[in-house]
Amino acid sequence: MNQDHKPEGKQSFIAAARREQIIEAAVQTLDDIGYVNASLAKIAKRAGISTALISYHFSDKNDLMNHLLIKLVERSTSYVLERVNQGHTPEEKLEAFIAASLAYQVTHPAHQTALIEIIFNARTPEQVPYYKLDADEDEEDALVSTLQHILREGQQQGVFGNFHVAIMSNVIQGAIGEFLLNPSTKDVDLETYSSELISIIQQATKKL
Amino acid sequence: MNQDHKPEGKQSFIAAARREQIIEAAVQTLDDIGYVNASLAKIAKRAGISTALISYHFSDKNDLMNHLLIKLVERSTSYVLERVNQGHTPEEKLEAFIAASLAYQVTHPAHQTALIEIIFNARTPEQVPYYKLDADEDEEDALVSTLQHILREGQQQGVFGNFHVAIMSNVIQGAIGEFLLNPSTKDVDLETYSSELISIIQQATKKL
DNA sequence: AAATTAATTGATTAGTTAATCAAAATAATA
DNA sequence: TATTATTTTGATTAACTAATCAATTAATTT
Repeated sequence: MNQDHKPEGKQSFIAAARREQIIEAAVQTLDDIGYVNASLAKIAKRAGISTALISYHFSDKNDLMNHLLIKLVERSTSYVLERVNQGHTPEEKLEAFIAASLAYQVTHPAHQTALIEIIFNARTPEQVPYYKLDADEDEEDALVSTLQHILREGQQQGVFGNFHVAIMSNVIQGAIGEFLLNPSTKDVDLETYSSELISIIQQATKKL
Repeated sequence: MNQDHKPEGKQSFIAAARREQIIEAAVQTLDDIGYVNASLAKIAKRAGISTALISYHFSDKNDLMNHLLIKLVERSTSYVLERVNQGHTPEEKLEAFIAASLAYQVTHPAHQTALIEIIFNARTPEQVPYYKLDADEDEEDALVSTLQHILREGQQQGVFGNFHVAIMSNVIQGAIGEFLLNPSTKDVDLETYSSELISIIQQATKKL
């Protein structure tokens, strides 16, 4: 899996900046024309550099997309976790999780689109699409495990009911993900969606 | 939008069969290697015909994908609606909707994968991705409107609470969609997921 | 059976793709 | 400054891409 032939540890300042620039251009290109049309030539043109320079800094297109994916996941994860950590009770944390996840989507639409484009298009060398990929044991999704931890904590403290944690987690994540995807809520603004979704989840998680 | 240069009304038996065969080969190809790699040549090879024959029966690749998409949506829709219509009360219909939607995914994984591949890859001539596309007023999603109708009916009969219908609909659809996508529930079997999700949604929709 | 229409193919086209490489430019180091 | 290492480019390559078209085969109609 991790066979980068460009060691990142001791990369020069200029190389780091260039890589950053290429990644940023790739994000914009993905948001603009989608993964299918996002060729190295298009990305290079947007960055104002030659295509060969991308090949110099990234081993191949997949390598570029992987770095891009990691960066985007890191950003949204830290955004959400920062806000979750402000809460003290499971209820507060759960509310913060939902509100922050939705807010990030609205404030960073290009990132979110680029993320979707990669997840639903990129494939491993063995042709397994990313969206079918299990999170590896070691590098599992921080957001998922955080959410599940909140839910379990609430159950142990007796404030949440006796639901199936992984499935409740899916319900919450699904509802968050559907916000920008499902057109049936495209005329519902963020504040309404956020507060109504929180109400629904509060009732669903409540101990009877 | 609807400018097919191959009128479907009076197509011969042989043409209909060939089109059907091409669509089926396309479904398998999408499931197998994904939209990005699913060239006309690959689809033709799987069908055992020449690429030119695809062009003869479909105006272009997009036309093929659109027919494919329509067929897949029709199948899953009729599968779910048949089972929903067995129910008499809003509670029964809602339960049937969830159970049938999940069951279809499990019994028709290749169709579901092909559907995902198209929705997240195909684009209109104006480069708008399908997943960002609003359902047209006339041809809106039958499943979405059915689900919302069930929810509204339950509210009017006083068996459901006072939630936001469009958002509750999103919650339900999101949880259904996450089932095959989210790896955190990959070791939860259909029966468990189905019954647990139904429990969660029953509590969420319940009138307090 | 002859004539006409429909279906199918193989070859070809013009365009794009990711990736490579020698050469040139720039920066860092001695 | 001279030398060496890094960064960047332009040109090139071989593999694919969707789509077209004249020629061929198969089916249908007269």
